[in-house]
Amino acid sequence: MTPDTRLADTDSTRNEPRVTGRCALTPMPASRPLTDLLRLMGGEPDGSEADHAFTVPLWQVRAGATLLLEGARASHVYVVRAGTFKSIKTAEDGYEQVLAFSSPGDVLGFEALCEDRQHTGAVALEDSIVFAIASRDLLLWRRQYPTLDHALQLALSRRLARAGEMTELMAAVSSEVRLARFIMWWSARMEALGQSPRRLRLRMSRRDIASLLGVAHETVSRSFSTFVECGVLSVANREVEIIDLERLKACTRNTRGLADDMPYRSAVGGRPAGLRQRTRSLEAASLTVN
Amino acid sequence: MTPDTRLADTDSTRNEPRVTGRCALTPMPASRPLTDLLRLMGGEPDGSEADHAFTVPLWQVRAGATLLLEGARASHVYVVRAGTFKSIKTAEDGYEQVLAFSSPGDVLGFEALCEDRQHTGAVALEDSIVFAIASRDLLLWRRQYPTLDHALQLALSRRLARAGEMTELMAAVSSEVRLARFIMWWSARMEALGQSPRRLRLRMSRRDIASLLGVAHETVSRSFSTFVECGVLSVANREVEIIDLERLKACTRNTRGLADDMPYRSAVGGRPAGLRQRTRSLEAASLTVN
DNA sequence: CGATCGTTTGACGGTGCTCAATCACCGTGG
DNA sequence: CCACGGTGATTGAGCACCGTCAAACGATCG
Repeated sequence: MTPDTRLADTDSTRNEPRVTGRCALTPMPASRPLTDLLRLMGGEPDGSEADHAFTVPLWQVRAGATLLLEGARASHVYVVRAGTFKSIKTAEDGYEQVLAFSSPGDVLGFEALCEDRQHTGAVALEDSIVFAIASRDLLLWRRQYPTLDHALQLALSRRLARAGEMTELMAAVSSEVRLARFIMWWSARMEALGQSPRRLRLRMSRRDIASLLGVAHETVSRSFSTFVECGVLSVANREVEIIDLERLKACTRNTRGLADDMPYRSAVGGRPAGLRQRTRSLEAASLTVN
Repeated sequence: MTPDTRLADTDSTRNEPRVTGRCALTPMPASRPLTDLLRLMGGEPDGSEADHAFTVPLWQVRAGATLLLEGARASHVYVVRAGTFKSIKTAEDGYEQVLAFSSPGDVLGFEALCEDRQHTGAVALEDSIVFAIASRDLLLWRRQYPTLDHALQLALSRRLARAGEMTELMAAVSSEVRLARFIMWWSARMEALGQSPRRLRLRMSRRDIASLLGVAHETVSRSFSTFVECGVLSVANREVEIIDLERLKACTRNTRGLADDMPYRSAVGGRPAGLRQRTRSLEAASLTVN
């Protein structure tokens, strides 16, 4: 989907829903009180009267639609209310690099403020809903509603922390470790949203995951298979279930392919995470079984 | 310097408990008017009287000293005034993962606000100076000095944009491409600071670069050597000069195996990049020359 | 001047990228 | 209902990039 996302032609579409590429629908069906937005962002309700009276517009974004168009002006800042997005950057040769995935509570479009240009795009991976805040209103609203200001500060802080996590994800050298970290990362995020941390429903394609992790998509597929064979994961298309959390966690820790079996001696903390085995040995085990 | 920051690195050193912040010196010699801070962050001076009267404390951080200690409370938010920092995250096994490098104008410590815990550390790579803003004063100051508020919004927006650039850096599959992108990234940053974009003085070790890029430090060294042999770079320890900017840029574009073309003599203008060629084109070229 | 750390280079083996083929799953239209 | 592309996911084979181990060399500092 959305193989169309081409570089924008500098159009600075106003409030109107922009029709980028295919089915880019971004109408605005309704609004919700500020309180809802605050709760979504993790801010305390505060119960201020104004927060109930003031409403923020909602936009609906269909699966595959472009919320942030690369090259466009920074017209709005969004907060995801429901759904999932991928942030992308399209190279000159058309290659679409995935930079991040966003879930409810995440802020989108804020990085465009500094130069009034969307240097990264955002595409909905499923039907989604976002709060829309016009950039030119942002400073004013923040000043007028301290609760919003505080919530936004928190959200941005979280976003920066997440960026660090992304870097950590990609820093692993072994592709299996990268995937393991990604699964754990997504699991933690789902749990934070009140969903099951063990039964995951991946919203993105293998190719998107591969792009984010900086590996070939075939490798992602192979790594999934390896985890399945080892009894760590159960995978059915985009439905993933974590079977052996400890082993998955252990795999996460390996920074590079190594970090071998160290439990034998001088293990630092207490219990060395059960039967620790190196990434390779996992695969090796499954192979030597025959 | 920085003998304290032990790199577990390749060996599975069952490290000793990290001795973070040994010579962590952070005295506070002086203060500077808010105007200075605003200018540093890219905000417009505005010329407000209050901005001149109000002063922000400065801290000095010696090379190798820890500004942000992992696990500590979020006591302050800092803005780099001079010097360079690396942001790190130490794994349980002691491996020190580099997450980012920071230069003057960058905000440090903001990501700790969301949970009142420094999940990432920061170490000075050279003698540095930072503005220090107590976390508990942040909201108040922002409200009291709108220019600061706006400048901070800009700075955070920039920081998020930079995070995306980091991800882009690491997403390349070829280690040479990663290094090329890193050089270009650092060059752009130096230029933004008013320094030469061609003659670079790297503040960090090969190990730190390798950690950030997710490759072995030997590979970084080898890639540097390759670039030197190809006449793209001139390297003397940590002094790097960009000799052939176009070739370096061309190398930067290669996302993964696909899409690139940089015959070392073919015209270099913005090309439609239709030809595809292997990632190793550069090295291959240099090798087949003989 | 010696110790320590950072950097470089070599050799070797393995992981993962590339190129393909196959299968599963759709929505479409015959 | 089934044939028909189209997309995504999986798996295989081959090879070369790069991680690992090792050993010099160079730089810095006490």
